[in-house]
Amino acid sequence: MDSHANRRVAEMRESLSALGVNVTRRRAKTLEALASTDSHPSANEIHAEVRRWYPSTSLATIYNTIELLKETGQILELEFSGAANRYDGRRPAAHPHLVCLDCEAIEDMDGIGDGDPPAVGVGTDLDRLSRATGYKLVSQRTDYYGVCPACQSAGEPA
Amino acid sequence: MDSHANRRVAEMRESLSALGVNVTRRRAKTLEALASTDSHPSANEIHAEVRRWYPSTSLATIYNTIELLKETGQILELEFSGAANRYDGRRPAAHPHLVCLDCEAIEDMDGIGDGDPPAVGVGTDLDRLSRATGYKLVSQRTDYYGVCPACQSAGEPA
DNA sequence: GGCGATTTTAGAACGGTTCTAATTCGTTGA
DNA sequence: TCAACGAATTAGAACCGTTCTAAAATCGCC
Repeated sequence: MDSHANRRVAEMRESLSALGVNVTRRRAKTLEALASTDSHPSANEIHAEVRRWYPSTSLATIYNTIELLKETGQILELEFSGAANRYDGRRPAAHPHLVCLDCEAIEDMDGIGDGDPPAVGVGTDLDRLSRATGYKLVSQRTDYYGVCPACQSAGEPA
Repeated sequence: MDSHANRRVAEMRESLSALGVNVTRRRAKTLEALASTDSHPSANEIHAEVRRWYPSTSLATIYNTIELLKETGQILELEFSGAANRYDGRRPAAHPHLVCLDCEAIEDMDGIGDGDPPAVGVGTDLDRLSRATGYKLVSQRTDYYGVCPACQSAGEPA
């Protein structure tokens, strides 16, 4: 685990404790799985990872922990209707994502594109837009859909 | 139907014909239902509307027509995992939406907020970001989540 | 009107998520 | 060490929106 992952695990642990729940071993592994990858895993993928250590772990436990993390704003959930939801535990604040329509890879897009494209998620932006729209805005989502470089290469004629 | 709705129905009709499929009466009613509301209806809501005219219409027919419209880029689909997908047939190009977390209302956000917030969807932006990211980007999504003015009033203490 | 192709229907199947009831685990205090 | 209580976990059922399937109805064309 890199240092950012360690920091995130600590933050998530604290937030769970603040909720008054125990950070059990399964939950701890779930936090680690979330903090130590940039792949934006699905609940199933997290489940598979936690099972490597605690093979009897059920999928319900993963969803349970995810729910607790959502309550404390410690995880970002990217919803899809035709495919499993994906989770970002490394950067819980809203930020733009690149989604590959072929292989379903998801990566962070921040920083790319000279800062001009929507990089919202900062409180002040939501505040300003809340005033402008009359909504009490609490979160935001920006995705870009396309074909990732790897799939473009793979799709080329031989 | 306002004039924009009429124009959209004509455009959708043409795109279906270009696909080589027939614009049956059920399909025509589906297009009308999509073109004549800003409420971003779900498949179920469109189904209910079409049923007012053709009561035997099945939900599969609605999904079938939606699929055809998606193929031609004549409809915008907003995916949700915990709730039904919502559709925008009036403005098929990507544009930001406001989503009420209480009543699930969805409205267009364009124009609000002095043009600064992400109002992508224009080809050139996707082109520029494609170059910057290496992805071949084809579409985009921006949502803002919060509580709409009506729900804020309803939620206030009496 | 009849014929082949397209569309539609009803309901089953599917997949991800949530729920439920029973079991296990952890902690605390005798 | 053990009993007892609450919290966490499990396995599987339930749920719900969407997709699929096979049969029936409809459409356009001659």
